[in-house]
Formats: sequence, structure tokens, C-alpha cells
Amino acid sequence: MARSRRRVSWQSGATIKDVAREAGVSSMTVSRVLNKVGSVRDETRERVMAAVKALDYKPNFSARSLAKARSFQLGLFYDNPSAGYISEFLTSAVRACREQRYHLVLENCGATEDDWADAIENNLAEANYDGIIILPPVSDFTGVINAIEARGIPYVRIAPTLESTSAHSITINDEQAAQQMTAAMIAEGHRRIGFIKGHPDHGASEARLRGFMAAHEEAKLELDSELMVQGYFSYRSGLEGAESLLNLDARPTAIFASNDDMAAGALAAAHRFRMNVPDELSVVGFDDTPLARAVWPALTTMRQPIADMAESAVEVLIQSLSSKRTEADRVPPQHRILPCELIERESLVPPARD
Amino acid sequence: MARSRRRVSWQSGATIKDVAREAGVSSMTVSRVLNKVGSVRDETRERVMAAVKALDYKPNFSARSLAKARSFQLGLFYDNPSAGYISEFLTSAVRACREQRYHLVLENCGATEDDWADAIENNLAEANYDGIIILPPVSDFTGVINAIEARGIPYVRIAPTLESTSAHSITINDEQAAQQMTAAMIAEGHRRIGFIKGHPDHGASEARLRGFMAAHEEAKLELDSELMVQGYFSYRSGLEGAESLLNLDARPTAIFASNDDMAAGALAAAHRFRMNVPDELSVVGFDDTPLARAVWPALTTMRQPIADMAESAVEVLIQSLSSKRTEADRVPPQHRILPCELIERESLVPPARD
DNA sequence: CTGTTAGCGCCTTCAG
DNA sequence: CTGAAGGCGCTAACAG
Repeated sequence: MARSRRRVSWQSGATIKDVAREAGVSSMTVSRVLNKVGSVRDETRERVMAAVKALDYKPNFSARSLAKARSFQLGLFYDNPSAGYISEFLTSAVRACREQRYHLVLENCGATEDDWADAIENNLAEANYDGIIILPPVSDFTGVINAIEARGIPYVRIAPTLESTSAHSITINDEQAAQQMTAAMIAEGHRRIGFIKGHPDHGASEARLRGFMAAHEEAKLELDSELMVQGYFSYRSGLEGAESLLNLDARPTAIFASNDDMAAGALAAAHRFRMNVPDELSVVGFDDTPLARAVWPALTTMRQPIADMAESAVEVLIQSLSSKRTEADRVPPQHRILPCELIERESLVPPARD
Repeated sequence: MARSRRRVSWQSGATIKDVAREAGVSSMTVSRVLNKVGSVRDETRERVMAAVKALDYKPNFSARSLAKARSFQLGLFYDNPSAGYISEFLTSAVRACREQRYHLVLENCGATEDDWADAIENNLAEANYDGIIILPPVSDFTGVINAIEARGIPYVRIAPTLESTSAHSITINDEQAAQQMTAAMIAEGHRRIGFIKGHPDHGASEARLRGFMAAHEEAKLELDSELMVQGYFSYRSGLEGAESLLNLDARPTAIFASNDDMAAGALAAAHRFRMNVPDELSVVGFDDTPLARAVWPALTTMRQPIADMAESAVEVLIQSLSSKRTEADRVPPQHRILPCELIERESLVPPARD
């Protein structure tokens, strides 16, 4: 029972050579058939396909990557996201990848920007992704961006705030969306509206605030600065922000929390004040995370097209990969802006009359 | 300006050969230094490391995978999970992977078991994972399990219900945890407790119900069957389940929803009935997802050690890989059971006295 | 302790 | 339209 000296392959199934032998052709022909490049006589193709099926041949990913100098993998860089956001994004991104026979590899990192130095060097460098998707707030970390650019890997930034003409980006118009929401509240008859700002590090926060203020301007409404309080996108900060708003001498009749988590916190605050939402106080959120439907009353909120953004990101990336070969005419950076949608549920109604 | 005939490498940086040349050694020595195998003289090692640094050398993932016959990637198979669950699991799993220089690749699939056939064949086969982690409820899909086993890839099932002696599993003791929670409610003085069951397809549902009933038995308490209503782990089903419970002639003084989403629904139902939680009705959940803290009042719930489970899963998998070489003594399947923890918040108090 | 040889499985290039 | 030759970057196995 002498073992052959030849190393025993670990590849569970057949290799391209086995298929070639079985079909009576060269392995190149098999390769061409499988990759649908070049031209192969129909009859030959069929013979190859039959052999593939007979041997249950599956190409080896690593070998293909090595030879083609492509990993067929996209990296997803993120950091400390909200659960609803990431899970929706992932689901959609994975689906989009699969359609293109790509795979999505996760890289999350420490909560501080410093941790990124290691993360970048170790993951980005060694995993040689074909492209990278960067979720907020990482999409605004210049350290990360620079490291990626230094390696020349194509990347898409999701919802970045910092401008960049050289890289792809997928965004929503936070300002416009916030303005629309505020206008809707004004249209319901609210005149004193409280606003809970988002995390100062997160670029969208400021844009949403601008939208809030713009709507007031457009409606020629006064806007007390005491009506705009700081929040941090967390439930707790929403609760505290709403409490300080409700402690005001002249209470607002409605509160616009700049994300759903904080809106949920505002709901809790209202309960503590024994105020009935929405009859005595309207509350709206932003994002339309699953939480928006899970609380009571269900939140009127601004839907971010997260799934669409994920799909777009994958699409843009893979597109820019295929045209990368011809150095000259690489795709120009795309900056897609996707539309939001106002979701009307139960938490916004006209203000009570005295 | 004649271009060399040699193909221009796409590898952005240096290769192992460049490092070898720079350090004046063979590439094998470089390999040994980098992989920390075999022994290398200290001085040589230092020379190599210096060269690595000087050239900013990063090993090529694909080449290493091909040569070592390992992909250094773990697949995560999941399906339609709750947002909180998956995001917590991911965060922890990715961290654990990175420590071992592994990467996590996502594969989610259609909501039906049928969709899996394709998913399995296309992903599992071509991506050649070193190991696979399977989240519930997929961990109980026999079709999936069989397909994976057919390929002989190591895998870990998370929270499976179906027994399997041959494969690794990481579980919690759902029954015991539910019993503990129920006992806590009884200890608070509740005698009529409503129970909202989980999704019938999900194995944990039944176990949690058994625990609920066991606690009653142990306390020698009667248990009306009308107190146990069907739910589906969704917010809506919790709302509806709680409504039917509150419509009973003899209302329960507390409701045990077998996950947090349904508990949030029960909270909403209580509001509709104008009942004050927890003073007039206690409500508890299970899982301790972020939602548990986001609702008002914050839910008393049973914490699942999701992060620990993820870490364990990665650990078990990578462990079983390294010992796989010596065919004879492969690691025996591990069945780890991780402890839950009762998290006391605001939604469980003693029943009101008449 | 270190180097040489020979691939891993696939694909690019070039010749026919 | 098809095949032969050789390389992608790295490492197992075997010498020395």
C-alpha cells in the first residue's frame, strides 16, 4: 500500500485537469468554457460541460484569484453601527454580491480612529480585496481613506460628509430629507418644534439640522435656539434631550429626533412626563429602522433607502473593477444620491388645541 | 522604452522573493520567519524583518491559500435573523477571527429552505471555506447540514435543536433559562402569567415553553392552557398575542413573551388597553437585544450570551482545523452550553393588590 | 539552521 | 477554434 510520493491534493473534488482529460480537451478549453471567454465550438463546449457535471467539478477560488490577480471579494469596513442599519445593509449587499459571484468579507474595527491603523495594515493589505465599501462614520475617517488610497484599491463611501471628487460615494440628501420632514410637521400645524441633534462626529447630524432650520426659514417661522438640543444618536441621549425640551417653559408640541433611536428615547421621556403621544406630543424620527415599528406608537419617520444604497455600492464597485484593466479610461467616480421617503405612521398628528 | 516581456505583476508591493533578495536569504527562510515555524537564527530573522519593513511587504492571501490548501476564511450562513442578534454576533465573530488572522465571509440566503439548494452548491462549493458557522434557524435545516457534511467541511451549529453527535454546537439552555425567568416572576408574587410562544419552526420556542411550564410545576401552580398563546417572534405577533391575553376574563398579571420583539409588542398592547406597565401589568422578554433597553419601560429579560457564543464558535472551528491534519485524532465534536443571565430592569414588579 | 526543488490549480500568452 | 508552455506568490518536502 505504498503511497505515491506525489502530494495528495486536498481539493475535495476534481481539478480542471481532470475535467480536461474526461472531456478529451486541454485544460485551457475548459477554462474558456467556464469563463465564457474566447470562442469554443458548441460541440466541444457541451462535452466539457458534461465532464464538469459528471465530475462535479468546482473551480478553486484561491487558484483563480492567484492567476487572475483578483480576489473576487469585497471588504466591508464598518464600525460600531446601529444594529438595524448594518443588518439591512448586509442583507442587501450580500445578495448583490452573490449575483456577481462575489463575496463579502467583514472587517469591523475598534471604536476609535486610532485602532484603525492596525486594522488597515493587517486586513486591507493582506486580504487584497478587489474593492472596499466603507460605512459611516468610517467613510469620513481620513486616515482610513488615505490608507486605502495608498494601496490603490477601489472603494465606495457610504453617506460620507467630506467631499471627495476622486472616489465613489452613495449618499442621501440628509438636509433635504430633514427639511421635508420638518415641513410636514409644520403643515400639520406645529409651530414650536423641538429638535434633537445627532452625534457631532457624524456628518449627517449637521445636514439634518440644516434641513430643520431651512424648513423654518421657508415657512417664515421663528426658531428658538433653546429648541435645538444636543443628542448622540443613542436612545439615552434622546431621552435626555427630550426631557430638557419638555422642561422648557414653553414646551414644543412636537419633537423631531434626528434618528429613530433617539425618537424612541423621546417617547420614553414623554411617558415619564405622563404625556400621551401623539395626542399631547408628536414625535418623529429618522432612518426607519425596525425600531420605528417596534415602539408605541409606531414612529412617523424618514426612510433611508439602505438596501438600495448597499446594492448601488456593490454595483458601482464591480463596475469600476471590470473597466480597471484599461488603465486609460477608468470609470469616473460616481456620486449617487438616493431618495428618501417619508413614512407616515402614528406618532405625528396635529397639535392639541388649548 | 521596450517593455520587458515578463508579465507585469499586479501585486502592488513586493513579493516574498524581493524580501529574500533584500535580506540575502532564500524565500523559504522568509516564509519561515513570517509564519513563525521551524527555527531561524535570531540574526537572520532580524535581517528578514528589516527587509519586510523596508519593502513594506505584505503576503499575498490567495497564494498562501493555494499553497497551504486553506482559505483562511470562515463562512457564516444565516437567514433572516433579527437585526440585534446578527449584529451582535457579527461584531464578536469578526473580532475573534481577526485574532487568528481569519476572515469572515457572509452568506445569507432566501427565506425558504428551498432557496438553499442553490446557495449551498454555489457558495459553499466554490468558496472553499475552512469552516462554517451556521446561525439559527438554519442550524436546524437538514438540507443545509447534509450538503455541508457531504463536502466534509467542519462546521459549528449555533443554537440548534436537532441533536447531532457528529458536529460541533454552541447552545444555551433555553428551557432552564425560561424556567428561571418564570420562577422569578412567581417569586415576585405573580400567579396568573401569560406566555407568548415563539415561532413554531424555531427550535428554541418549544424549549422556552417547556421551561415556563416546568416552573409552574415546581411551584405547584395551576396553568390554564388559555394563558399560552401562539406568537412568531415578531413585534406584531407579540402585540396580538398580548391582546388576546388581555381580553381574557381572568387577565394575567404578567406576560412572559419568549423574545424581546414580542415583549415590545405586548407593551404596545398594554398601552392600547390603557394599562400601565409595570404597575398594572408586568412584561418580560427574552434575548436582551438592544430593543429591550429602547422601549419604555425597559424590559426585564434573559440575556443570551451572543457575543460569547460567536467567540466560542470561531474558537471551536479554528481549533478543529489545526488538528485536522492528523486524520487519526481529530477533535471530538464539542457541545458547549453557555450560561444566560437574568437582566432586571423596570418591567417586572409584584402584581398590584386589589 | 537554511536552501533547493517542485508543485498548489488556474489562467495569460503565444503559436498553430 | 484549440493546445503547449510557463507563471501567479507561496510553501511542503527533502537535502545539506
